[in-house]
Amino acid sequence: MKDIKTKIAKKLAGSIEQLSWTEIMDNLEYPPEPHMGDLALPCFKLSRVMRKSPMAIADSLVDSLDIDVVERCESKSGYLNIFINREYLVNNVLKTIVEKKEETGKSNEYAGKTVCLDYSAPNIAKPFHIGHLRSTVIGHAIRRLHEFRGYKCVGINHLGDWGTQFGKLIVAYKKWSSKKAVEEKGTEELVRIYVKFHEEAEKDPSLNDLARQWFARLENKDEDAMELWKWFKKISLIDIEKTYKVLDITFDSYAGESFYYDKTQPVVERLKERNLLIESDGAMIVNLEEYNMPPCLIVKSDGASLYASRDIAAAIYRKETYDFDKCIYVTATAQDLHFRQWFKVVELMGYEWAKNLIHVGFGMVSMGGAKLATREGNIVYLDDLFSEASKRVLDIINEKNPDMEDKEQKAQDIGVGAVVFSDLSNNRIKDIDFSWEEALNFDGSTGPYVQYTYARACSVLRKSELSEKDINMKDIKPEHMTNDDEFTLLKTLSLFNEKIDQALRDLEPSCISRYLIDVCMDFNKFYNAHSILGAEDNKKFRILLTAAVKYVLANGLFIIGLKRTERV
RNA sequence: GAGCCAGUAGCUCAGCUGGAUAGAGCAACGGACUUCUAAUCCGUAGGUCGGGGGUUCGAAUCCCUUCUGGCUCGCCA
Repeated sequence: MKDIKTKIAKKLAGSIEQLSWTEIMDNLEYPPEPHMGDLALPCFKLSRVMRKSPMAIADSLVDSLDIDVVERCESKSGYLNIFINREYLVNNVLKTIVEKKEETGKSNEYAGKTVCLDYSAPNIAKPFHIGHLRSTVIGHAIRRLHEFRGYKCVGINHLGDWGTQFGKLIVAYKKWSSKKAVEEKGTEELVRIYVKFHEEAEKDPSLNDLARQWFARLENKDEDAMELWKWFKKISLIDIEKTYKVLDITFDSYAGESFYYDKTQPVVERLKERNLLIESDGAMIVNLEEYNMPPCLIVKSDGASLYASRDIAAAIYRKETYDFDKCIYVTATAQDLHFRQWFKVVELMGYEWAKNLIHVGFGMVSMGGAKLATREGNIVYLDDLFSEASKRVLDIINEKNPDMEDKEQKAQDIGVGAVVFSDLSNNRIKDIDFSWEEALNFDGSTGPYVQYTYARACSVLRKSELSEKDINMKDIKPEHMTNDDEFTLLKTLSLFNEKIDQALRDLEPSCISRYLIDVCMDFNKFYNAHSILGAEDNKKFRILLTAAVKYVLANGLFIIGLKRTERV
């Protein structure tokens, strides 16, 4: 639809001297009702500059669009309503999708640009829970969106692999665990002894001192401590990788907190050089009063680095290593102030690229109105959620299609898809109150609905004796589009590129999720009302239309990280 | 106390760079499987867009104010 808008805007610019074609393009909108046309130009704003009534302007423009993309125009109470030429839609939109196939929706607009994306960042030695899922799937979808516009993407998993918890873990391991137990049970055993440590420390606070000592040894690169830390990390990563495999998510770098904790000295030096660092209660801070923010803490009173200084060090490292054009951080909105603070500090340090640091926030996940908290047991582990969802899907498969091949894998693809989709279907800023009932609902606007529709389209194409490859576009005639269901579907398909642009502009994956629902609704309506393989004169057209649906859904599913289910 | 974010149908939400009669899904009710996958489709019902002002030809959308909820505010990340 983008090129259609462009053509219309350029043509209209010839009749409207006061506005450039891009301004006209921005004013073009989609009318609420089909009888109002396919595109519309409201003429109210023009009224002032042209010193004519909106009605008169619309009237005067009615005959100006004598171009191939436009069928006809109507002037209706101040709007210029434009009806798209259906022949053009068939010969261009349909043709483009069918020809681009797997490339549908992709462009090289930003080829040569690099974006770093910091997302997921789980804590080592702790299991993934539903609160960690959002950063992971939102970040991944935003990465795909950039890839679809030609960006080189660097996915960075800033692991939480450093901190006093490792001192605790070492103490706990030495007291209550064994090499054998950890190797056999993995993260589960690490969690068990970590929880036990907290229980015991309640009774015996000296355990905390011991833990601090061990962490200090770790920071001093003590051999024993380092070896255990590396081992815990390795064990833990094995489980984390399993989750990423299920989600089909990969990273280009796992450089996390442990990588940066001792790289903050140059940051401190540079801040000192610029006289930005002041001492306050023994700590070193950057005053941000001038920018209406509380001070940013750079060095603790004991001389250790902090979150902010490590983030700054990491940003500088990434700029030097990847020379990014943008660096995106996907974390909860609760960290908003923190990011605004250290982005400002980077700017004050004189790095002009500070303006390319972007925080993408998302709402928090709660359950039953309460925060997720391991200690209170108010927690849902991702593994449990995935396996429960997969089990429910398997029940449905056994009921409807018991002979399906490879049904455990399919059930997992769809169960996990349901969870991921529901996380991506609302605007990311919204808080989520998790409920099992909602997460395991497979009706309506859900992942399974999209995957089912995709499988349905694939199934039709599979059963057709005419392959889409055997159909020549020259055999497709505009009169083959015989009803509004086909027309509406084709118009919706034509919006894919605009939706990707919009999702990328707003860094908002839900834009794609909702669009996929639109495509599915239009296709299912069409499918239910008209026979595709049983069609007479326009069978070829309907097969190509179905193929186009398949390509758009396939790439849409890919962007939001759902498996493409050819059969369900 | 200050700052940021949110408030739209019973529930979950879309629409927010101002545009035509505010849209979906879930739940409820009534229909459609001898027919390409009924995890689908069609229909019915459901609204003082938190309240109040203002700007405008036009406000769910922008501004002010107020209420409610969430998050954040120096040595966690």
